[in-house]
Parts: sequence; structure tokens; C-alpha cells
Amino acid sequence: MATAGTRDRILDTTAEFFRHNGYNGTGLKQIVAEANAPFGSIYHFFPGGKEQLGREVISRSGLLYQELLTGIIDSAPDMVSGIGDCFAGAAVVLVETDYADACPIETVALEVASTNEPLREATAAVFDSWIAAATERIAEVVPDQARARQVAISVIALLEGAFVLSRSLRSVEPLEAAGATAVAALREAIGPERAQRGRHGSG
Amino acid sequence: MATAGTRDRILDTTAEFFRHNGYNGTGLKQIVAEANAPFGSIYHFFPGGKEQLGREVISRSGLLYQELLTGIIDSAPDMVSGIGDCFAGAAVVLVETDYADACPIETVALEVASTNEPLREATAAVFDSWIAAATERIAEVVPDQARARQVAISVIALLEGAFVLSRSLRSVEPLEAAGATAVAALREAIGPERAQRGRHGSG
DNA sequence: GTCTATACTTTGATAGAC
DNA sequence: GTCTATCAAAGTATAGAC
Repeated sequence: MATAGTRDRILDTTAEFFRHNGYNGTGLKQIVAEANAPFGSIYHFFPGGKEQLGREVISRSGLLYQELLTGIIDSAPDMVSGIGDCFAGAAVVLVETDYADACPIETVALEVASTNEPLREATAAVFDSWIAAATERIAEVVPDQARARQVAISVIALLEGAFVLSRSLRSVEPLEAAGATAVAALREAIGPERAQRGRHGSG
Repeated sequence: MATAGTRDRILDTTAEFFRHNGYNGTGLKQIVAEANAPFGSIYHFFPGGKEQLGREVISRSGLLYQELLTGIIDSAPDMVSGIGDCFAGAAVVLVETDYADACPIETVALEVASTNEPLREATAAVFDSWIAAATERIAEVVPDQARARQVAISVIALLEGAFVLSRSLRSVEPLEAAGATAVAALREAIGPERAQRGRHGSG
């Protein structure tokens, strides 16, 4: 049981460094130092080295973040306010972490997009999953599947783009503006006659 | 005159590497090799080393990209189609460069946001300038200044977020979806009674 | 399985000849 | 101002004791 703890500690620590410093900005020595693990443990648990560790962290972080966001949406009274809550919640976390914790894989995704194909595929799998999950939920209130997917992608793009701007500017204004636009886009897709009963899950 | 060429070659090469490999993924030796410049030239022209070179590349790339986008908008018959042209043009460039050339400073902005304050400020200055320029133009068709700024930030966020998704997924679908949402957001801000005469610059 | 020591490469940076 | 040689540090990865 002690071994499982070491592996998880390495994964958690790496995920945190990836969020703050990116993939190229994170060293393996840095990881084991912070995780209180011996250096050899990295290659014991991840024989593929930094790349394998990166793949697992990307998949894991992507899944965790998806569960976080879908949890927020499912806790909201309706889809529109759920989307708004996601942006508002992200703004709170951003301020609480001094503009460090935003999307767990965005920085890595851009770093590896043109330089490391296996890692690019790992980030693509995460984004695909997010888009599918968001489309599924939005489709509950936007019957047109193509339209639902377009809105889902736009909401995610607004969130990711706002993260870049907010972290760089050290201001939540982009997150607030993007959140308002996301809510408006979803409202428009739902349509005026359906907006009043935008609850999800109940036919 | 030969010296000025070397400095510019270093700046151009660095900008290209930053777009594709990011800040941490770009080595100084890599730069001088590609730019056909002696290694010492970097510290001759940029005594502050990699950080100073990074600052100048960020400012320069930010200004060039702003001029590119405003040029597209000013060439369009109206603001709405101009915004649409920006996303469509970005999609063409992305495909032509095999999903490598998107925003010239986005990757670097995320990498340095929590790790290098001078470089973060350089990226913030660029985003501030983009937001100001976009707000100014959108304000020509959206009288409410606060609303114009909100739309401007959202359009930039949509573009940046779509870049992340499109590069990772190697598909222009996110860019197309975000473009459609950006156009719709601008149309809604202009309002139904003004949409037919959305031309800019003429009172 | 755990942990340490080390090899090898690349990094940013500097010194000094020309 | 151009160019080369070199430094110290950090990077990933491996070998081997325990």
C-alpha cells in the first residue's frame, strides 16, 4: 500500500507543476523533490519516462476537471445558470490561487501540439471528451445536435480563451465577460420560447 | 547595415520558435543555428539574455498580429463580416502550417504567467492593446462602451480558446464554431434595428 | 521495490581572440 | 561587431547497491 501512495503523489505533484509551469518548465528532479519520492521511483512506476508520466497526468487531470465542471452544472437549477456557475467558480479559484490554477492541460496542450505527437493525442482525447460531455448536456435543451455541438465547443473555447487572458492580465474581467457571452450564446440557442423552462433532464 | 540584419533575423527566428515550441521549449543555440548567426550575437544585441529577447519578441509579435487582424477588419465591408474573416483567415493559416501557426504569444503567455513576471507583463501589455483596439472598433457599432468592451474581450477569448482546441484536435471545427459564435455575439450587441447597417466608420 | 549515485546531453551565460 | 571555446547548472535517463 505504501507503493501506491508514492505513485499517486508523483501524479498529483506533476499535475500541479504542469498547471503552473507547463510541460517543458517542469523537471523530473523538481517533481520527486516536491513529492518526497526517490528519483528512481519515476522510472519504476513510469518506465516510459517523462512522456509516459505526462500522458497519465493529462488523462487524469482531464477526467478530474470534467467531473468538476459537470458536477457544477448538474448542481445548478438549469443549464444556463450552470454554465454561468462554471465561469464564476473558475474566477474564484483563479483569484484564490493568485491566478495560477486555471485549466489543468491548456498550457501543456499548446506546448506539445507541434512538438510531441503522443502527448498531443492525449490532450486531444481530453478535449474530445469534454466536447462530447458538454454537447450531450446542452443537447437536452438545444434539440438541434449540430447547434448543440457548436455551442458546446464555443463555451469551452470561451473558457480556455478567458483563462489565457485572465492569467496574463491578472484580472477576472475576461472570465466574467466570456461567461456572460457563453450564457447569452446558450440562451440564444435554446430560443426565446424555451428559455423560461431551460431545466435539463426533465422532459 | 549587415548588423541590423542579424538582429532582425534573430527576432524573426525566435518568434517562429515561440509559436511552435513555446518559450521553455526554445533554446538559444537552436535560435542562432536557424538564424545563421553566431552565438555571441544574442548577448551582443540582447544583453539581458533570453528574457530580454523574449520581451522584444512578445511585443513585436503582438504588434504585428494586431496589425494583421485590424487590417482584415478594416478591409471588410462591415464589422460583422470582418470578425468572421478573422476566424476564417486564421483557419486557413492553421491548415496551411499543419496546425502550427496560431496566436504568436498564447503559448508563451501561459508558460510565463506564473513563473516569470517581466515576461508576463509583456504578454499582458499585448493583450491589453488588443482589447483596446478591438473595443475601439466595436464601439463604432455598439454605442454602450461597457458592452463593446465585453464583446471585444469575448471575441478575443473565442479566438484564443479556439486556437488551443484546433491545434490540439488538428481540426478547424473549433475555429469555425467559435467564429460563428463571435459573429452572433457581435450581431446581438449591435441589436436588431442596427444590424442592417453595421458598417463602421460612417456615422 | 526503494533509493542513491552517476552518465550523458542540453541549457543559458561568459570570456576572449579576431 | 563577429565568432569560438568554455563554464556551471539543470535536463533526462540509467546502473546498481540495498
